[in-house]
Amino acid sequence: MEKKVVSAMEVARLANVSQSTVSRVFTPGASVSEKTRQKVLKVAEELNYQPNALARGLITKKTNLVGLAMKDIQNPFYHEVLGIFTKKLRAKGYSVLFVYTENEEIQQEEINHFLEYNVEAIIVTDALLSSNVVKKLQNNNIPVTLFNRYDKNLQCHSVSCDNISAAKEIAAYVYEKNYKDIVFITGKLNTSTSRDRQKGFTDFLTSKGLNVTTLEGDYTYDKSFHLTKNMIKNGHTPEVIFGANDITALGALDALKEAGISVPDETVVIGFDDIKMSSWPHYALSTWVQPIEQMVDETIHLLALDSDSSGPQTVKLKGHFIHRETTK
Amino acid sequence: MEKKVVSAMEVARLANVSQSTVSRVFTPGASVSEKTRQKVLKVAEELNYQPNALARGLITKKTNLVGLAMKDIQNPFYHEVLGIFTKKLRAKGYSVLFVYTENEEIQQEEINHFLEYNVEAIIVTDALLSSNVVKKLQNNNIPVTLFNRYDKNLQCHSVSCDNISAAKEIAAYVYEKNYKDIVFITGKLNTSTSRDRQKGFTDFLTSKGLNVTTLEGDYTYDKSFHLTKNMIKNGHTPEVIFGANDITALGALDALKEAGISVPDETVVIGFDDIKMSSWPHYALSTWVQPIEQMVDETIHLLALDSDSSGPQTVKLKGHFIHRETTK
DNA sequence: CTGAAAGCGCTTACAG
DNA sequence: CTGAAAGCGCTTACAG
Repeated sequence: MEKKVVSAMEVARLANVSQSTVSRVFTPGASVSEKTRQKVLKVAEELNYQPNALARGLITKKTNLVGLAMKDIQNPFYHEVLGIFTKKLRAKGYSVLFVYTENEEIQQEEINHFLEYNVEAIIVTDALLSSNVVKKLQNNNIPVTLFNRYDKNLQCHSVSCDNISAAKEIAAYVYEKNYKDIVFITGKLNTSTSRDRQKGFTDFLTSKGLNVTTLEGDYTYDKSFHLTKNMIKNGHTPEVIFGANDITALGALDALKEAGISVPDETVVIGFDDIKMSSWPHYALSTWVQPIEQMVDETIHLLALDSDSSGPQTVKLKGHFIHRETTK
Repeated sequence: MEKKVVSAMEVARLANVSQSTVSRVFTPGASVSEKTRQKVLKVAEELNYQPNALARGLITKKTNLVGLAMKDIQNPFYHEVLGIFTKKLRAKGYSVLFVYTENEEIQQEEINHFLEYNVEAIIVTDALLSSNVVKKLQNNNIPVTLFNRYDKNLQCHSVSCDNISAAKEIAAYVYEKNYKDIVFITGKLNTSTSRDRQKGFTDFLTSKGLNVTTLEGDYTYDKSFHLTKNMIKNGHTPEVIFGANDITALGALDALKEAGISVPDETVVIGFDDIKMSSWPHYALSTWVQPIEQMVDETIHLLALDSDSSGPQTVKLKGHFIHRETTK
């Protein structure tokens, strides 16, 4: 059983036109008479003809392929992101070449597939990139956008929530409510998201003369759960726990509940992301809503814009606080 | 800024060999003297040369591309599946072209991208395929595997857990514990997974003279939550709730807890999938563990085997019951 | 072991 | 509006 792929040549033969004409019918904007077009389309339909994207990409240098690399398969936030990206990219005629990495830093060899297929752009949502890799991509003139993080040392675009000001706004709420015993649970320390949320939150509160106890988490539920459990066992039940992301806040929330502490009466809990689960009745987590759709739009926009090569751009979007049942 | 892609020709020039030789160096198994190989590799390295997968695919008809189509972005189970697939496929030299669909049934146009890029195989994890689409794929000789579902009317491979026997085993446990008031919450009715789990569970229990109350869910947390909540409100608190998947069971579990019903003392809750969240301390859900890794391995195996075209195969794997804290 | 040449399935000037 | 021809970057018989 050979793979029988119909080529434009065969369509041309049956439609009594040249192969060039068939090609034109499938090239938006090319000039073909309506009559010819219909004739070709009819034959193509019968033969189930489909232009070969590889051949097309080879000659046009436009592959309509975008590489998407993602790390944290655990955090539901990124699944939503993936879904939205593929949907919106497809709407623009792009297909996504997906890479999932377990490494903290995306490796050269993982990016190689992207290069081999001449992807037109690369989106990195949750992993780190070494500057070597970025440099290589730049040599190949492939625009890279970091999604939901940034790295000053890297020459690439970046789209994220304005984590500092968001965290400040959350801090302002905490301050206004007159809470004194405040805990922040970090995410992975090497992520800009965790650092910025910590900074925005702590700086504001410190400037008001308040002290923030920081616990080092790692963006997992388990870590946060145990951190909180231990804290309570050691006799410390804070008035506020702000988690660097929702998963973190959820871990804290469950630890609190397990210890019989009433939320939000004794302790208020706040997250960041607004993943689907946070709106589940059991959790009803108050959190910062990241404007995912907008972030995705911006990313795609940036990637297309690259032609005017105005240098790496950093876009920060706002989002908003949503109060559910873990705050008052 | 032009995209400067180094071609084998340039490498050949600098290495003083023919372009064919450069090609051979990058073709596993081709005969090149070690000396030549080194020389070429050195130049290639300097120039950052990378064979163009499009050109290669065009001529060899081997694209090393696999299409993966997925629907339910909500169920964490499929994210794990996605992660494992990309990892294992990559290990075999394949890249994955990802499509996320919101349609109940995958549409022709969504599959078209797969065809245009000549993917070597297609994996469908959570969506339906019309027989038209499958037929078209068969015409193009592209093997399709349904992951975690099957469809008798479709001529394609399928890999899933043996849902019937798994559900039977769960039923046997329920029977053995002497529970009488038993509820099953379905998933989407048009999925084989939900139907089979229902069948295995109900048939066994019925054969023992027991009655199973069936509630129609849709594989979402919300639906299951409200279904359970209403049931309780209407005065019915069963001894057992078996959800067609974990998300379903989790929704029921939270509704139970919210109503102050003690789990597992008053009601036992069982799920199916063993998603990460089910092991979270708050839930500690007893559930059926799907052997994901094995299922993925089988799928990849099937896809490669297709050459011997022994017709569509249906593989069913076992998995096992894990008792956590929602059963006794 | 190596090179010259044909060809994969397209697009796109170039003529007409 | 349409066709003949060149060429994208590879692989692979075919000779030597």
